[in-house]
Order: sequence, then C-alpha cells, then structure tokens
Amino acid sequence: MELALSLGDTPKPFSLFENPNKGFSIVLEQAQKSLDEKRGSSDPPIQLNLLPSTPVHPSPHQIPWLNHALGVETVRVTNANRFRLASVEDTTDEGAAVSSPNSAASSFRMDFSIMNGNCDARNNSREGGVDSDDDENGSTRKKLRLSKEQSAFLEETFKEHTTLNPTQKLALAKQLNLRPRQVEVWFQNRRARTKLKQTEVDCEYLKKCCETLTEENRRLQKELQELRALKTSQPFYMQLPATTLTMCPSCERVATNTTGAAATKNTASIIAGGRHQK
DNA sequence: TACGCCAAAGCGATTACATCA
DNA sequence: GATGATGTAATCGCTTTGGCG
Repeated sequence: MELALSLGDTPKPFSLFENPNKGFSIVLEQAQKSLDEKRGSSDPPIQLNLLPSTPVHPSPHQIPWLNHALGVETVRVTNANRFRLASVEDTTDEGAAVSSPNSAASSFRMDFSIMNGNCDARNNSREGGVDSDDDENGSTRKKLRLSKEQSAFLEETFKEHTTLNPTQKLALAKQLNLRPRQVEVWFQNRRARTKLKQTEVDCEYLKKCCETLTEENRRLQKELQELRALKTSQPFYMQLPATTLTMCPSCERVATNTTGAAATKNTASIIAGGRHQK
C-alpha cells in the first residue's frame, strides 16, 4: 500500500502566496479536495440546492395507483348504479353544493354508520356531514369538523394515493357521508400539510448541512493559519521533493522514502540528518 | 399542424371557525 | 368566562392540462 505524497513538487519555491491552491501542503490539498468534493467544483462558492430531492407530491402520472385506470373504470362501472344519485348530483363540486344535500345524505349515511358505528349522531350534530348544509342561512361559513373515524379513513386512503379521481372521490364521499367537495378539500389540505411538513424536514436537514460545512470551514481556516505559520517559521521544508509514503501492511506503519529524482542534495541531507529518525 | 377557447383539476395563499390550554 | 394559539375546513385566485372546433 502506497500513499503518494507531494511535498512541494512545484519548481518554484514559496509559490503558495501566489497561488495557495498549488503545491502548498498535504493538509491543504486534502482539505481543498474535501471541500471540492463537497462542493462538486472548486470554483463556485458552496451552493445549497433547495429543491427537494423527491417531489413532494408526485404528479398524477407518477402515481402508480392512478395508472390503474382500468381498475378504476371497473369500480366506476360496478358502482355506477349504486352511485347514480351521487353521480348525477355531485359530479361537479358546485353540483354537490347546489344539489339537495339531504337527498344524498339519506342514502349515504347508512354506509358510514355501518363502518364506524357511533359517528352518526355526531355527524348530524357536530360535524354536520352532508345534512347540515341546509341549516346555514348562507351568511356565515360553517366549519365542519370531521369525526375521528372519518379522518382516519381519509388518512388511510391518502396513504394509498394522494389524489383522487372523480369516481373515487364520489365513492369515498358516499362511504364517509360527506360531500365530494369536502373529500376533495380534505385531500387538497392534506397534500398541503404533507408538503409543508416535508419542507420543514428539508429545512432542518439543510440547516444541519450548513452547520457542518461552517464548522468544517472554520477548521480548515484554522489549519490554513497553522500551516502558514509553520511555513513562515520553517520555509525550507516547503521545497521538499515529492515523497512516497509506504505503509507496511502488517504493522500499518508508514515509512517515508524520498524520491531521489526531485530531491536536491541539500534537502536530502536535511531529511537524512534531521527528520528521518522515526 | 397551430391556435384559441373552455372546463376541469390542482395548488398556494388566505380566511374563518372550532378547540384547547 | 375571556383570550390567544393552534389546527383545519373552506374559499379564492391563479396556473396547468387536455379536449374540441
């Protein structure tokens, strides 16, 4: 195992002041390399890519579930008769809002009550569900809270797919005793929450990256200062020829062998006399 | 094929309301 | 009970996309 080590192989001594990146030192080269690797390039300043690595919400075309259009169609066909009332009245959101909610609710409620048992009363009183739309006088916006069961079911559905096609929206609305518009809004808001959360996570990650890089930069600056100080006090060593470090595979000690080609007699003698004891 | 129009869907921003400490 | 913070349902305006003439 050999470690090639360049100790000032530039023909011009003390060139580091002219170009600190050239023939300066092992540490600096490594540091520069390290930074360059992190940056991807040595020239531009550190640039954080703020774009999320993966799309927060995939486009509809990227959702595998949505590609099962045939399956969806099957569902639609088989449910067409069952959902006819809802389909006619709720195909559009406005239709859902304008159409008589009671007529839809009366046919929907049983499904969801079967699913979650006791939420029916709360749907009528607190959440309102489909029914309560008639109660409002139109001047004040009603705030409907979904029941835990409804939210849980929507969550489960969202885990499977983050967007709904109209058929699934209708089916879900029917199952949960909600208007299709409510289901749609819930999914929109849910997507927004997911994106917001992902943004927060990304932000935290970038913060940590920034801290790490700042710390590394500080450390490298310190090393640079130390090396500059070292060079000032011992300028002669900067003219050392390229050196090959040979690591013993058994004891993992590093032995230094100066390549004779670039070595001058002076430096060789210095190394032999002064530094080559260990 | 290119273009304009339109409807539908989705999104970001915001509002409004319910709940809780 | 009043109040501010928080969560979230709902709305609005905009952009994009696809169908159609």
